[in-house]
Amino acid sequence: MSDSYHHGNLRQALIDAGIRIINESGEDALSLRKAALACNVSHAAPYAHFKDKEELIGAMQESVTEQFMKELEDAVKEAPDRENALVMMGRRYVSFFLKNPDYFRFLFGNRSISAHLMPDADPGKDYPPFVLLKKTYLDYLKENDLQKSAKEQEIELLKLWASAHGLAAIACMSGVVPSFDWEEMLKGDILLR
Amino acid sequence: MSDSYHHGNLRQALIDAGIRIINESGEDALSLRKAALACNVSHAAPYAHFKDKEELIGAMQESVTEQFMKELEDAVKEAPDRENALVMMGRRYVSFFLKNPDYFRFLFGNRSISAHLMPDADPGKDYPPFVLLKKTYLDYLKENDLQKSAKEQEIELLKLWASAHGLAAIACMSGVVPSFDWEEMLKGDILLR
DNA sequence: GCATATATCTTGACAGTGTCAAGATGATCC
DNA sequence: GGATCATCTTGACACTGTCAAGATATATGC
Repeated sequence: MSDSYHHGNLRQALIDAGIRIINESGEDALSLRKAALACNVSHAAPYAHFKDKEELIGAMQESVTEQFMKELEDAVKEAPDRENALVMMGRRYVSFFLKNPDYFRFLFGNRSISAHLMPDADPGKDYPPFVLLKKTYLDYLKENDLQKSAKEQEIELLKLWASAHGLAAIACMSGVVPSFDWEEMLKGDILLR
Repeated sequence: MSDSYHHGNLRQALIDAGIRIINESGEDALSLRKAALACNVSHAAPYAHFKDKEELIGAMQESVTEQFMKELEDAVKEAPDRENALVMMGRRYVSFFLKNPDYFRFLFGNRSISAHLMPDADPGKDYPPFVLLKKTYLDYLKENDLQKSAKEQEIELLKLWASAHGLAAIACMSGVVPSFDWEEMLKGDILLR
């Protein structure tokens, strides 16, 4: 039923509308009421699906993160070996946010991300992109018969992650982007020490 | 005149009040009206000094950035040579935001920062911390008689900056902080490749 | 010293926001 | 077919950023 009393899949529609609003008018323009209006639904309808504005934002972040994860998984799949996989993951990490600069602030400029998606005390709830990086890194060690202490592994993982994340941050947040050929730079040795 | 009609230095008082609010209750709790109330002034008084809420936030960011810069300058001063200066700058970069996690999101999670403080097309208006990093790096090259092409320099600078910024981001935004001894880690070789 | 101009602050209003309570509507299950 | 429950609407509230009009203090010119 397209215009019946019940919407059918309002929850997902609100998530999609919210993401569309952010892409079109930036995050400041996002409001529950506008998202509801975009779904042809009254201003309080979202409260049947989200207890909070923050909870909607959290769901939107999960959706964008899934998109992000697909790119990283593609990078791993396309790589001939695990060492190349690590480099290509870094490139995709940066280029994904280069293609969608608004997503960077949306994912990492909000408080709610830490509760939902960032590494936590609970290891089962780790940030998915980091879990994939860790798995790929461990495969890389195995593939090349490299022995590292737990501490060394921890440090190298952090370095990989931090360099990709830091570059993405600089690329997205600074005005340096236009005067800078990031794509070419990513082909060089800027990633992976 | 302490409680006369005119405040005396409302502009600075609003900046200080705003920063205090962020430290005590987070950025979401910041509003022009609360900042005005904290200064014993009516809700529209700020408009005599800032055209916008964004303009107040910009001024607050400048103030916090000055604080940040002092730490980086101290790191450079205390270092015995320029190579150590680079390492210590990185450590201070991370530990400053580790001490004030709310500042990280406030400085880099907002749109306005790019207009005011981030590297720009105009080279004279570069982000002050990056200018200091660049100067220290060039001094380091000179001190050690190292010749690098402009492109190599650009890449190495970006790597230095990105690793420090990325680590700070991870430290501030993830729940990993409590289970992680950042201070000890920063003493290791995690910075400077 | 005084009138005028200017900067600063107050009051009052407006639309937009997140959120809640009460009730209407439709689907589901026995 | 009637009761239960999830979903949606309507109406209200306090809070927000912002503007216009007016009040007040300071500065300026004579």
